[in-house]
Amino acid sequence: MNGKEGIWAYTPTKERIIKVALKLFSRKGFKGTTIKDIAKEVGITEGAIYRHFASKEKIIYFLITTVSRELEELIKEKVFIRGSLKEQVKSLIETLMRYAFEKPDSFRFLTVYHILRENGFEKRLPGGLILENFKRAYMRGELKVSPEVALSVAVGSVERAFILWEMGLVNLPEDRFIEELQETVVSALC
Amino acid sequence: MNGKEGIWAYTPTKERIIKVALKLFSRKGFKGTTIKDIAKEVGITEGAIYRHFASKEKIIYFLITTVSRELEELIKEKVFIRGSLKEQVKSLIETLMRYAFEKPDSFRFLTVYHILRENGFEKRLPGGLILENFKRAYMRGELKVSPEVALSVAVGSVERAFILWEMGLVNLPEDRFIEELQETVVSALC
Amino acid sequence: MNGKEGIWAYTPTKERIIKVALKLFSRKGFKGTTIKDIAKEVGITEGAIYRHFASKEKIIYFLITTVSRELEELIKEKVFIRGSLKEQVKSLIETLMRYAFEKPDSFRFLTVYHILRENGFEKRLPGGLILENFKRAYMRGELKVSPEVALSVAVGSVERAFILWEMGLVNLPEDRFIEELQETVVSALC
Amino acid sequence: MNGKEGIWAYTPTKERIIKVALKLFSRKGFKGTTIKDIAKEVGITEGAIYRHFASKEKIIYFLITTVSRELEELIKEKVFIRGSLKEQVKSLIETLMRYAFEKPDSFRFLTVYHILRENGFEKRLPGGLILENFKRAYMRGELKVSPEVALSVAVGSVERAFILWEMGLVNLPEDRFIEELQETVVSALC
DNA sequence: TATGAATGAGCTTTCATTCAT
DNA sequence: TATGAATGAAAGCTCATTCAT
Repeated sequence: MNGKEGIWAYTPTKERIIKVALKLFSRKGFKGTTIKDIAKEVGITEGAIYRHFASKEKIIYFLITTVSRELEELIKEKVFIRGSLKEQVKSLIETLMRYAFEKPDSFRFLTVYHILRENGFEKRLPGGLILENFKRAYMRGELKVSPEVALSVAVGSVERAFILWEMGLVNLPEDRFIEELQETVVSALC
Repeated sequence: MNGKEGIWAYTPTKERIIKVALKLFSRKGFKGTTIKDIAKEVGITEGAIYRHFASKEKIIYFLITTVSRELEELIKEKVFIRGSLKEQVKSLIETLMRYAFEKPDSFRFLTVYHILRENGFEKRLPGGLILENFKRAYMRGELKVSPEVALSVAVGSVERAFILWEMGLVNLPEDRFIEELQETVVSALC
Repeated sequence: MNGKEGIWAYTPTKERIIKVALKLFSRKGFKGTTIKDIAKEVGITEGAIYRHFASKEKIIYFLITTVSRELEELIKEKVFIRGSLKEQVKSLIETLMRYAFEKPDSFRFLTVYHILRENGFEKRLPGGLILENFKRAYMRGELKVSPEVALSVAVGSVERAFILWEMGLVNLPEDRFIEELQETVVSALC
Repeated sequence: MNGKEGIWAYTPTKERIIKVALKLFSRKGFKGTTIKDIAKEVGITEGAIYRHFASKEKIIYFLITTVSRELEELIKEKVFIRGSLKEQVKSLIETLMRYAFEKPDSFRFLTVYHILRENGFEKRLPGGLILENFKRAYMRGELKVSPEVALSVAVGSVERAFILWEMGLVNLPEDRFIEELQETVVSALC
């Protein structure tokens, strides 16, 4: 084994570029982040970036693909596996919130959909998957509201909650914040 | 009097610049929009922009101030005037949604908080006002959940709802969509 | 009249860019000439170039089109109008040589077909026209040799003659050089 | 002895670099060809090139020296050895044309004098040798035209003939094309 | 008010070259 | 000999801004 397998086969430098780009793109946007910014924070020169990515666009494409897939897998694995809708919604809120707290750059990157919009990736957000699931639950009569409203409430609440948290406007402990959000959304949808 | 006083003393051209800038900034971001883009869509040359605004930054400052104040006034006028929390929340959802449908560029501009963040305006979003109101309701025992969660659910849901709508993913008529969202959020918070 | 008509409607600056680009491209090639080189010799900054041409490629496209058309027109007007093949060949040599001496940058630009080749314009050289003419003369039995050989001798001789001249290797007066070349080529082909 | 002596001591890899460089330089020019282009076509990495040549310039210097010497030797050996001018000219055309067909990259490289000019090698073309020879023939009264015109016709015709051939514009068989060119040039000069 | 040419700084990208392995 | 990551300078191009008209 040489430490290079599958999608994780990039070198430490490439990995660092990815992490820094994720952070900067999610905070300053695609146009607002320069290759120089990334290079400086990675500790290499601008030219060196191009040994790992053919263009700035390729970096964001890679990030969009990788990060949205990561969250999708997480949702499939943790949320859709549950039996009742109630448990699914509870798990969805928890999964999204935990993801946001653990990987704030990734979550912010996906949330700040402006970045994605700039690059024509709107529909790749995991939103599509969740919407489909809500539609099925709606057919089965388990969902109190229409799928579109359910998605808006479930996902929108988490997104705003994370922004408030990042702004330092939340006076509750992390776990309590998540719990309350879970209960609130569950009570609204199920 | 010639119809031009104070800050509202802009000429039709200035007005057109503002409208176009709002549209473009809200869609392509601050850095993603060039003075040339704006000038072209307004139908003037780049230099002419500078007859009306001293710099690109001044344009976005003007927009942030104007648009956020407009929504604030609307909320004060339509929402905070209501008696019960239930009616306030119902009115908040309706007001935000109607605003979003009537002035999508303005709403998108405020929502895509990335743009604001780029320009250090995070805290000027009307969120602050609503949060204060929720805090008071919480003190009075009218709010079932903590103010932070309430704000997240109320505002986040509307933001996501608008995005879904813009993406063409909503299969309900406008009024029905708003009504359902109202009921859902009210049932969750009050 | 405002000094702007037809294809010559470019500003003095644009005209200067064209002249300088022609000179530099013909001497140092397309890749060997930088926008900075051109800008410096024109006496403006690099950015200013782009107000007149959208890209470096657009400059060479313009030159290829303009210069090759110019020579084509000249040939149509001075050469093809003649009656006998003998007179046509005499006129061809004279026209090409005079053009080369009067507009060395243009002639060199067309001759150094490497530049054209780099840009996929091989077939736009006036060679095509002349070849067609030789083919018709060959059919009529006026041409002693095959059209391909005739073209090679006629055009190739002039091209080489010009290079020798530019290298300072020719010890004849201009007119005598042209005359001798005329006689030689005519005697070979007719 | 190991088969590696003097300037010819290059390994197979070095030989491949030379061949590829000759091909690419002759087609895309010196500036238009990158070390990466060469490396890729040779099948090695960019760094490896520098094991064989100290710089990009050294490669083209080597090529100019080697290729022009090769053609010079050929001309000395095949052309100047002949008795009469007529036979010399016939042989010159044949030698150049055969060389062009057998080693098109080499001939194109020498012909596209633009490349040489970029590198200050103008006068090293075998043209000098041939011109000297024509001058002597002129003194002896064997040459009908001045040496400069003779060189222009003899060499220019071959150069143009090769270009036409490469463009696929020649409808004669190779041998017939050469023969006709020989006869035409001989009849013009002798 | 408006134009449009120009500036100058900064951007993305390229590329010859170096160097540790 | 060869690799491949990295450098650093320079390339083409963009863009906010200025200014003469």
